[in-house]
Amino acid sequence: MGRGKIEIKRIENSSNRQVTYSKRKNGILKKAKEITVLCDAQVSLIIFAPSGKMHEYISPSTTLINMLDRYHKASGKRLWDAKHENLSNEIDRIKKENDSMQIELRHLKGEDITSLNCKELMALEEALENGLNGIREKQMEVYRMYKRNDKILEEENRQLSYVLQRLAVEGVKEVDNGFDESVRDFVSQMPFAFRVQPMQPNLQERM
Amino acid sequence: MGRGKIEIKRIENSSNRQVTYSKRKNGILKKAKEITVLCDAQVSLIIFAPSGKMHEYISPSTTLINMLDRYHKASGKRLWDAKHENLSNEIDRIKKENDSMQIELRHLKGEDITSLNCKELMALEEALENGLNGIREKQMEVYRMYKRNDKILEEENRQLSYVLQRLAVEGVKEVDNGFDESVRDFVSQMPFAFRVQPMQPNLQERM
DNA sequence: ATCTATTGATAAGC
DNA sequence: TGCTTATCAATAGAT
Repeated sequence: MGRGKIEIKRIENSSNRQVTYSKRKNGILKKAKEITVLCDAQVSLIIFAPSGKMHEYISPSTTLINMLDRYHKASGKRLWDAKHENLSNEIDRIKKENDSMQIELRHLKGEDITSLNCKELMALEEALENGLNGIREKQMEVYRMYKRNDKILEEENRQLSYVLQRLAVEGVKEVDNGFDESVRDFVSQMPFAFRVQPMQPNLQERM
Repeated sequence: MGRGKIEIKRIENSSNRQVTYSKRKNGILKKAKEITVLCDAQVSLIIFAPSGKMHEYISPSTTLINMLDRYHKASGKRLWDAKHENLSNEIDRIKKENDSMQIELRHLKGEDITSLNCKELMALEEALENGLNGIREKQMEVYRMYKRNDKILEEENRQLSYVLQRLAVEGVKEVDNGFDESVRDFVSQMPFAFRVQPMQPNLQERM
């Protein structure tokens, strides 16, 4: 396609070769862009001139890495070293694990169970009941702990109130025994309810 | 370059697109070979059709690996490392997903719940109850289906038995009406229980 | 780079 | 897919 036909063999004249390279390089890049757009294709094109200068075209819908990845899968050629292969394998493995867990989770939440048979449903039910039992036991434990704690705190409060109440009544005369004024101030500012309770020192025995 | 000029935009007609892809793909591959020979260039060309089918050309004087090596020297882009990093990141991401699902699964099974607070426990309990409800509903559905089926089958059986029993009693005289001997044979071999039931034709109304 | 005669690529049709 | 052909596009060689 030019003023004369040319044979497809190395162009010996160096400057002609350069010129032809430049023209054809542009042509091929243009073709790559065109097929990308016209046909939804994905192209990766890398050209090195003998001079070492590089030109490239990668379809905008992808990346070179992506292309090479797909190349790897499509051709089976090992572009990546063993390490990469290992990583890929691990990804596959984990993804599978992931998928099966996802399914299990959905089943436990009562989703996607249409396909399950009777036996599987019963196994699921049992697993859920076990889980529920575990949870409720734990909740009971927490509840009992709070209750126990409550009792202890309540009792401590009563004892403190009792002591402070006595201090409020008698302590004024015993300031020298080591209680300073701040104690009296504190007692005098205590909520009324605390002060008027008829304290019974061994109350906890009845709870 | 053809019977008519075309715009460089996606060819909407799918089969035209396919044909054009095939032709232009050949064209590009040819150009790549030509520039390789004419100008001593080195070309790596990878094309993916939308169908996923791959075509490639690598100048015979080099390899894809070599090209990619030169590519990251020339472009400064670190393909290997980027690839490696991408894989590692993906592994990390998936592993995290994995871990959290694992934890969720264990929680649903009532394991490792010591660290949960009250609110979390209640949420878990609710999730489990929902799951259990879903499962039980499904089981009830299966159960009802079996039951319904049972009734129908049972009723059919009774009606069959009734008809056959009548045949056994009266049919012998009516062989000419179209019932052949095999019917009588069948009736005479029927389990005793079937034959002696006091049939009530409209039994299903009571079930 | 630019120009253009010429070859090459390919769109449309089968 | 493969072939044909009218047309458009690329480009060899010259400037």
